[in-house]
Amino acid sequence: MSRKQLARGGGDLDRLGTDDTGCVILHIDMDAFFVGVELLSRPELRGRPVVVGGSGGRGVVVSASYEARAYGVHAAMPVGRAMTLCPQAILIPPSRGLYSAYSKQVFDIVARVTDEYVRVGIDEGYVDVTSAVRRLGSPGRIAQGLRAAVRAETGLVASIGAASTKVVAKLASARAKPDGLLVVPVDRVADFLRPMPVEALPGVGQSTQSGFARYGLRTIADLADADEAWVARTFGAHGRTLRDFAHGIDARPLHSEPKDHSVSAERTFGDDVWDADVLETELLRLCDDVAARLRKEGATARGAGLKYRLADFTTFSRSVTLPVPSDLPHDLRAALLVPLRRLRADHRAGVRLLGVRAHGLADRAASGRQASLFEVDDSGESIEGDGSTGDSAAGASEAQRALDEVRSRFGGDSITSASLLRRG
DNA sequence: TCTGGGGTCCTAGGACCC
DNA sequence: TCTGGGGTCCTAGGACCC
Repeated sequence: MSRKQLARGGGDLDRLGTDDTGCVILHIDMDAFFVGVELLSRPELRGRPVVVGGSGGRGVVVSASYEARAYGVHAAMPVGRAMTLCPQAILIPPSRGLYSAYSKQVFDIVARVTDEYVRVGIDEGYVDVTSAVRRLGSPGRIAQGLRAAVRAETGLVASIGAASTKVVAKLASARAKPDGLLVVPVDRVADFLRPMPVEALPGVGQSTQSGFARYGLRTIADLADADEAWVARTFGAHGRTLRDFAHGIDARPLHSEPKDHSVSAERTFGDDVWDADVLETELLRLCDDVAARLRKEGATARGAGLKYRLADFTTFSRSVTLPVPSDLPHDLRAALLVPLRRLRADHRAGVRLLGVRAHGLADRAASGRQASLFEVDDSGESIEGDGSTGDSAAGASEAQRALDEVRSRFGGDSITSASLLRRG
């Protein structure tokens, strides 16, 4: 393959990327993924500024075509602002479900190369090609093959970065975009990284960037050259990791097990909500959503969390440990109703967003099916069958045992979940 | 036309236990 | 009686990522 193909990006970067020995980590990243998928069914929009985003008054840009980006439009920008910057942009509402189907297709192609890969979100991932090199050729060649297969089989465009670590591969794919491949050989890492602004590093957002700027750290070179102990003292563990990144050092394994997996759902209201009934109805809807996904995962949650955002964007979070691990909406709702009412009483303001999270997830089979206290309490509320548990005697006796335990701990035999939570 | 939705990780303080 | 130290759990919030 030619030098040019290996090292798109222009300028002196063309001198990078011929020796791909050791560049076994590929970062594959789809170009304007959501837009790319939409254009498959609307080819007439190709070459025009296209924005995928929420069309409601409070929508944001999810993905923007490169033509739209030329006007300053980028992801996470309010749609209103995007349309001001680029009035001729075509706005497409996101097609739920469609993108994951294409994502699966892309990663099925990756899986033909090796099973040593990890997805990061819907449109990117890392691949360790160590074991594939003998069979398929050098990392650069493999990357080229992947890009060609993705284009031929899905009609979508992927850019790829290849390097010896994840962080450098990721920065390489970013530099290769659009529609490019960039290999950064080990002995060119410093040349590649040092001129970039610090905020190019993954993990440097607005806050870290201004923290660095206070000390004159503006480029990756500045951070790389800063005293290691001073960086650790001043910016903590995160700072230390970022300084390593600045040297191209990345200790993260390809796969990393999440510490505490969680499931959440949230909703931003079209108009700020003042009505308690509306909030409590929405709370139940969100709990239904989260609980349904818990059951689908076969998990129960030990804790539940509430997210509460006011009109001025002030955001509160509250979390509670459930009396008994559960996957049922009414358990989540009962637990979260208490902090919801308290927050509403404490802050007399319109509510912009309400969110529900389940955390402390455990495998239901391992933890035992913990049925809802509501199924046996006297509060007059009934719970709809969720149809997913299918057990009977075992679950019922489990529930009874849990309830007995709770009653023995808190006293009383007509205890309800709500009062239990107030006491607990 | 101000700021989505689904996540992960880290820090820090207090409770509680030994 | 004025007071240690370590470990762990829980909670709130911040920062960041796609």
